[in-house]
Amino acid sequence: MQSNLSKRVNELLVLAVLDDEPSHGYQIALHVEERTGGRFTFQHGTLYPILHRLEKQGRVKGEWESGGRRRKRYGITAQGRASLDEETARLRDEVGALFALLEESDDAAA
Amino acid sequence: MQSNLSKRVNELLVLAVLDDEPSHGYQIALHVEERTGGRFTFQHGTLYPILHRLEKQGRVKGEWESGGRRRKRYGITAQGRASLDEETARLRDEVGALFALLEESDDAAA
DNA sequence: GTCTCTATGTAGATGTTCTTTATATCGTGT
DNA sequence: ACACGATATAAAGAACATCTACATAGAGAC
Repeated sequence: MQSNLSKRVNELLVLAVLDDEPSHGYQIALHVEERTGGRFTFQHGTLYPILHRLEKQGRVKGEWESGGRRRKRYGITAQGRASLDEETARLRDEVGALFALLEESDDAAA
Repeated sequence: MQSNLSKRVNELLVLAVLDDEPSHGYQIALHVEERTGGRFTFQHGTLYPILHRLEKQGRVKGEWESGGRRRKRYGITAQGRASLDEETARLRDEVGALFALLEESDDAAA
């Protein structure tokens, strides 16, 4: 396959949560798990590299909070929001094509 | 994320094509590309290892054709068909949860 | 004969995720 | 004061899958 579906989905999950409200990395993982009923989860060793990657690409922006606990609050950028919409539409299109094939002449599926 | 979405999708694509009709590896790649409008493709260096993996798991069965060109015809097994149904249902469930999150308060998407 | 298409297979490079380890703060219980 | 669990981030190493490239070879066209 042309490229990593998992990677794209992971990035979309992060962007979608941040589109709803700015959060810390740790919170993002909790939100994703809660809102998908545990179907999608992030190991912290997976999440932080994704955040760093997205930040390098300008799709999210992180700022260290002053005082207290050492933590970084991430927010989505205009560019990130545009890529979220675009990539969501692209994924919807691909998923449609995928299930069209999977469900072709298929009446036994649950 | 718990596991490799791309891997699961790739396996489902192969199984779905073979569920429709037994085919050679080369044909599988062509079928997937045609039926998904080019949205999903297989490099042959990707496809053959997948077929070998599925065969080792008993989800497909390959047989060398006698005479002429050296090629192997793969067919789906009963076990493969069961896993196709099961995994398709699981994926449908996950995709539903994913888009529920992605489309939450989203009216700008295409 | 040579070229292209069909057809399969393997090895190495690349990239991503997962696991583990390290660091550090905060709140709570004792 | 101290231990402990939850919060919070990060980097290093292992594991795994895909992609690229190489290797091989028959069939049909020219």
